[in-house]
Amino acid sequence: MVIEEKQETRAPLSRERVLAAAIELADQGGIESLTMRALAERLDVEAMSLYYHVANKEALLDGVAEMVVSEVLEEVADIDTNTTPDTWKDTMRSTILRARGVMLRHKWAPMVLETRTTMNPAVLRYFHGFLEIFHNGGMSWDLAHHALHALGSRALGFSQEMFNPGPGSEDEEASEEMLEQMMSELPLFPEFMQSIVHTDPEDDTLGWCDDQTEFEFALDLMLDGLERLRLADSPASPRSAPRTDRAT
Amino acid sequence: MVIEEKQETRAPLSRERVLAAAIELADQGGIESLTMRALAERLDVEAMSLYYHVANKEALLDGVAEMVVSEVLEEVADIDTNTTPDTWKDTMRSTILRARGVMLRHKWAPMVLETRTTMNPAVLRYFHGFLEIFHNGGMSWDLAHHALHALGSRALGFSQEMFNPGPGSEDEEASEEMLEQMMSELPLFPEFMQSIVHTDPEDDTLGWCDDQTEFEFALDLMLDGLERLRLADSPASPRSAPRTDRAT
DNA sequence: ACCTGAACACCGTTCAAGT
DNA sequence: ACCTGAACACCGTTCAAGT
Repeated sequence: MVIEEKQETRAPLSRERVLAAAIELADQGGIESLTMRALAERLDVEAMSLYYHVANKEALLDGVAEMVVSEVLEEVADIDTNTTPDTWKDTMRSTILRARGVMLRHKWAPMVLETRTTMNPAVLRYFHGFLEIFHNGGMSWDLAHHALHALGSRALGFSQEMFNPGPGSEDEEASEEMLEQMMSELPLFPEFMQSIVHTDPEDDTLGWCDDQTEFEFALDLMLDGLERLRLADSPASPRSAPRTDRAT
Repeated sequence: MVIEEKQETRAPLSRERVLAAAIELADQGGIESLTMRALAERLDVEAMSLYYHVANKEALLDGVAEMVVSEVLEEVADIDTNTTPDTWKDTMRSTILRARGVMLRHKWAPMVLETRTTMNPAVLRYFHGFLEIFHNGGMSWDLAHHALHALGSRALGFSQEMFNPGPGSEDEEASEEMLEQMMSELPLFPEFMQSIVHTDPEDDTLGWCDDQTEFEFALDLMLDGLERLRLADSPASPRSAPRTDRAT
C-alpha cells in the first residue's frame, strides 16, 4: 500500500559492483556473513540475479580474491622494482609490509586467498614484481624461485598465526584444565610465559604477542637468510649454504 | 520385508569413536565431505545422536584438530628433546619433518588447524617440546618466543603453499588469457619458468615445484637464521642481528 | 540482456520424546 | 544415559519464466 520509490531504477548490477559489495559485506561482518542471499539483499536484488554476473559462490570468492590482490598492487605500484644487490632487501621488505597493510584492512582475506586453487592475473603480476626485485637484486632464477616458495603466504602480507585467540576464548573449564596440566607436565611454560610478557599493555593485542613485531621478525629472518644465500651464490666464496648440517 | 540383523547391537557411540570416524571421513572424501549427516550415517546412527557426544560441528572440528596433533605427538615421542647448542637444529628439523609426515596423511588437516581459534592441550604439549629443544639448545626465552612465531604453521609441518593447483585447474580461456598477458606485460616469466623446470618428470608434482624440497629449503632458512641469532645472543660477539638494515 | 519466483537438495541445529 | 523423529532456519543452486 505504501508507494515505493523504486522508479529511480537502481544502478544495474555488474560483476564489479557485485565483487565490491561482497568485499564490503565481508569487511563488516566477516567472511561467514558473505552469503549469496545477504549479498543480494545488500544490492537490493534477488539472490538469483547474482548468478547472472558470477557463475557460483566459488567464482565469487575467486573474484573477491583477485580484487584484494589488486588492492595490494595499487598499494605497491609506486615502489621501484629496479633494485640493486644493495637495495633489493629493503624493497622487498616494504613491498611485503604494504601488502600486510591491505590484509589488515581485510582480516578475512588471508583465509579466502588460501582457499583459492587457481592463480589469477593479479597474483601473477604481484609475483612478477617479486621476480623483478629478486632478479635485479642479483639472485639466480633458482634462488628467486626458492625465495618465492620460502616466503609463501608471507609474501602477500599474512603469516597465518597459529591460534590467534579470537574473542571469548577465555572459557572456564577448558582453560582451567589446561593450566593445571601445563604446570604439572609442562614445566617450562611458567618461566617462559613470565619472561616474554610485554611491558606496555595499552595495545589491543594479547599483551605478550605483538603480531606486527613477530611478522617483521620472521620476515627479516627470511630476507637476511636469502641475502646470505645470494652472496654465497654469486661470488666465488661458498660459505654457509643451507643444509650444511653442522657448521657455524 | 528383509530381516535386518540389527540385533548385534552396534558398539555404542563415544566421543573417541565420533572423532575417529570424522577423521576417516575427511581422509577419504576431503574436509567438505565431513558433514554431521554423513558422519552419522558412517556410524550407523541418526545425525542427532552425534550431538550427545559433541556440542556442535565447531566442537567436532576442535576435537578432530586435537586428534591430529596427538598423532603428531606420537610421531615425535621418541625424539630426545634434551638438546645441546650443537644438536638443537637437527632435532628441530626432524621434529618438524615428522609432523609434516602426519599432515601429508591428512591433507585437510592444515585448513582445520588454521581455522581453530582456541589452543588445545595437544598443541600446548607440542610447543612445549619446542621450548625444550630451543631452551636446551641455548636460546633465550625471548628468542625462543620469536622462533615459535617465526616458524608459525610450519612448526606443525605445513607451509600453506599459495595456490597449489588443484585437480583440473587447466581451464581453457582463463589460462589462455593469462598466458597472453604474461608474455606481454610480465616479461620475466618466460625466462624464469624455463630455468626452474625440473628434469625428472616422474613424480606426481607439477614438474617445476617440489613441495618437499621447498618446504625443507624454507625450514632450513629459518633454522639457520635462528642459529645465527642464538650465536649472536649468547657470546659477547654481536654480529648480524636481524634488521640491521644494511650490513653484510 | 538482465532479473525474478518458485522450488529443490542439502546443511546445522532445537526440542520434545522415546528407551 | 543414550539415541531418535519431526521440524526449523538457512544455505547454494536449477530452471523456466518474465521484461
